[in-house]
Amino acid sequence: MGRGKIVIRRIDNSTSRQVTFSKRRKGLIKKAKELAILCDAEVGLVIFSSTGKLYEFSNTRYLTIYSPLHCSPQFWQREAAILRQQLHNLHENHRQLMGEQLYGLGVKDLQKLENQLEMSLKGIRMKKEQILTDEIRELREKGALIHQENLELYKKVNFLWQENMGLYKLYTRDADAANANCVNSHGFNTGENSHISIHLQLSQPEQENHEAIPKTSK
Amino acid sequence: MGRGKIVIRRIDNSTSRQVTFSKRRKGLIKKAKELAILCDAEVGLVIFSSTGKLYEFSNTRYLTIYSPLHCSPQFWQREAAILRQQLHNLHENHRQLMGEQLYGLGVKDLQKLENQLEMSLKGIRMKKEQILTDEIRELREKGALIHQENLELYKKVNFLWQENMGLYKLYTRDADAANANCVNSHGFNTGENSHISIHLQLSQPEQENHEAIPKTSK
DNA sequence: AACTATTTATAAGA
DNA sequence: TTCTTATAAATAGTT
Repeated sequence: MGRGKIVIRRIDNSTSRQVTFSKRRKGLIKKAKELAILCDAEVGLVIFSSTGKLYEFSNTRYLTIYSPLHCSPQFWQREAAILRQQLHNLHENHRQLMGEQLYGLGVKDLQKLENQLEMSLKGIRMKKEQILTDEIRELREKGALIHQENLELYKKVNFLWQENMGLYKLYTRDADAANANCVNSHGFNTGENSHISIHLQLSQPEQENHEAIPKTSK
Repeated sequence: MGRGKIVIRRIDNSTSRQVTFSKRRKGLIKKAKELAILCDAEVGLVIFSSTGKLYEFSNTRYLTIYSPLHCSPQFWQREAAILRQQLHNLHENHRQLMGEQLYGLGVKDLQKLENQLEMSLKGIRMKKEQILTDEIRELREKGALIHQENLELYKKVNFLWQENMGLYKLYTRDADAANANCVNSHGFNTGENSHISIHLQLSQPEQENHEAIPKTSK
């Protein structure tokens, strides 16, 4: 009902928000009164403006007794009012920071806001970078540790392989004459041993020290 | 607002009183909601029908519960405590935005903050730019206006100069014979006329239409 | 519950 | 803030 249609969402412009508040508050209270009279109803209405100011209408005992105005020691009321005010101010400030509510700000103010935000961004980005580099460093260290571990495992594998070779030689020397055709000479390159070597290759991204591993001759 | 005007007094007919109650109650609650949203206000509304049935709307703590407990000093103490807590939280949030107090935030949170700030910056910069371009446009318009004015003044000066030339010619023709050596033939190029022409040149940055000005032969 | 002629509220502008 | 006015919204009386 007005020169143009509006959508019901918070009015950004603080001045027109106040004007609308004043108009609609009046209208609402008027209608509350009318309803109470016309329909013989009990109506209680309490309105706090966004700045914390209180307006009310009531023809029922519940609200007149229990509304903040009528109960409580003055001290706490005032206390709450002050806190509400502070909260409101901080909220406004916050909104401005978030890029809303820029109405009525001059270029200078905007420049100040911009600088402030840029400083913040810098801090946040530094922090983020720090976290990321820390994480990378940690991962590197972990990687190096695992690599070290792998090297040792390779050594062990190599050692065992050598040992097995020795044993195999001894075995073939002793048994050659008796069972020459019963043993596969590739016995150590299939089964468990080759499995381990494949596994180690997978968990070893860098291509050094591979000469320590006995290649599987497939 | 209806087929006919009504006076605000209790509706005698119980049926139409109930119908009106239902209609107007709906309207009142709708308007209460709108006020709360549009104007960022806290609104509490309680309606008892004449039969004792309760209807309410509230986006504020005050009305939803109304027991004697809430009128005690304890209520207000708690109220203040809640507000203080909210204030504290907002403060924290604000600090984070300002790039302080980034402890314990993960990369994801930081990214979010960064995005938020970047959006804000964008809004603020747009606003700033808009103000500046508006100002420039205004200045341009003003400049054009002044330029126009100057052109008209030039025309006037030219006209007067022409006229003076004519008068001078008439004068010299009549007086030549009598006082041939008493008049300086450069009389129109010193004094007031030349002063005006210099002044106009200074306030005329663009170099067009200058041929309309009689050049001072210094 | 719909409809709709009117009244009322109010958005925008001064 | 208050006034004005064009227009949107609410609603009184009716179906």
